[in-house]
Amino acid sequence: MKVQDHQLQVPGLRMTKQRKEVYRALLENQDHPSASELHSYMQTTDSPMSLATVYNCLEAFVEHGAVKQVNIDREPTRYCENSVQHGHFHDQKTGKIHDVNFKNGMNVSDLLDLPLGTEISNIEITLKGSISN
Amino acid sequence: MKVQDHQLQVPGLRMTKQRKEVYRALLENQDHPSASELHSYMQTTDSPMSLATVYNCLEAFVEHGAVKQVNIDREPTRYCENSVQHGHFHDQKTGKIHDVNFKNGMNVSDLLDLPLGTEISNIEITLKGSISN
DNA sequence: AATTAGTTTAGAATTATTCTAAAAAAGACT
DNA sequence: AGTCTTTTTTAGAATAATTCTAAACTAATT
Repeated sequence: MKVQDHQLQVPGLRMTKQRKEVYRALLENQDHPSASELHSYMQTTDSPMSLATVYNCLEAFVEHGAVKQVNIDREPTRYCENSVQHGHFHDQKTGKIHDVNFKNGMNVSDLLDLPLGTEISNIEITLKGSISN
Repeated sequence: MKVQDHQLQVPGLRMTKQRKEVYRALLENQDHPSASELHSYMQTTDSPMSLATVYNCLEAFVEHGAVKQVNIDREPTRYCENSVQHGHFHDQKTGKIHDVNFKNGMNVSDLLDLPLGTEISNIEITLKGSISN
C-alpha cells in the first residue's frame, strides 16, 4: 500500500524527513513492528536513520495520538497506526498480532464498572489465545 | 488483612516457605506491587529472600493462574492476586492502580468483534486517565 | 546571514529481568 | 535417620530494550 506524501501528516507535529518516513513505514506495512524491527526496515529504504531517531519519532507520534503502543508482557513494545480505536489479539500459535475493533456503539464503560467520575485518556486491551480451525 | 496459613495454597504448586510468604504479601497488601517493591517488603518480614526468588515465585503463580501481571507502558511489571476477572485503571494524577470489575454477565466478546473461532486464554485491559472530583 | 529552537546521531548509561551454577531444601524410599 | 533425586533458592553475572547525553545538524525566524 502506497501513501502519498501529503498524507504523511500528524496534527501539531513538525514532519521532518525522518518522521515522515517512519510514519510512512507504519502506514504502509501494518504489521505492529517493534522499534528495532522498524529500524532494520528503515535501513533498507533510502532514509536510513539511527535507532534513537526511530524511538524519538515513535515517541512523538504516541504523544500526538497518531500511534499506539502495544505492550505484550515484557516483549519489546510494538507500534501501530491509530486512526480507529481498537484492541489487540495476540495469537500464541503464530505469534501474530491482530487488530480487533470495538463492536458498533460499544464502549469500555459498557464492559467495566468504572468508578464514578473516571475520565479515560487511554485504553489498552490485549487478548492472548489461539484461533481454532 | 490477615491470611491464615492454610489459605496460602495455589492448586498444583508446592508451597515452599518463600512462596507462601510472597503469596501472603500479595493477599495481605493488595497494592499491585512490582517485583522489587515486593522484594523490599519481604526484607522487612521474617522471611527475607533474594530478588531472584521473588521473581521465581511470581512466575510460578502467574503460570498457575493465581496471580496476574499488570503491564503499564514500560514500567516494571506489577502483580496482583487474581481470583476474580478484572481490569486496571491507572490514575495518572496519583499513580495508583485500581481494579475495575467486569459488569455483571459482561464479557470481552460483547465489546469486541473477535474473529470467529477465537479462544481467549488471557485478557489484559488497562485504562489510563484521571478521576474528576 | 545570524540567531534560535528543535532534531538527529552515536555511543554510553540505565535498569528490569533472566540466566548460571552452586548450595540448600524438600520429598521419596529404604 | 540416611541416602538419592528432584526442586528451589541464591548471589552475582549477563542480557537487552530503552533512555540519556552532548555534539552536530537542520529548519525556521529575525
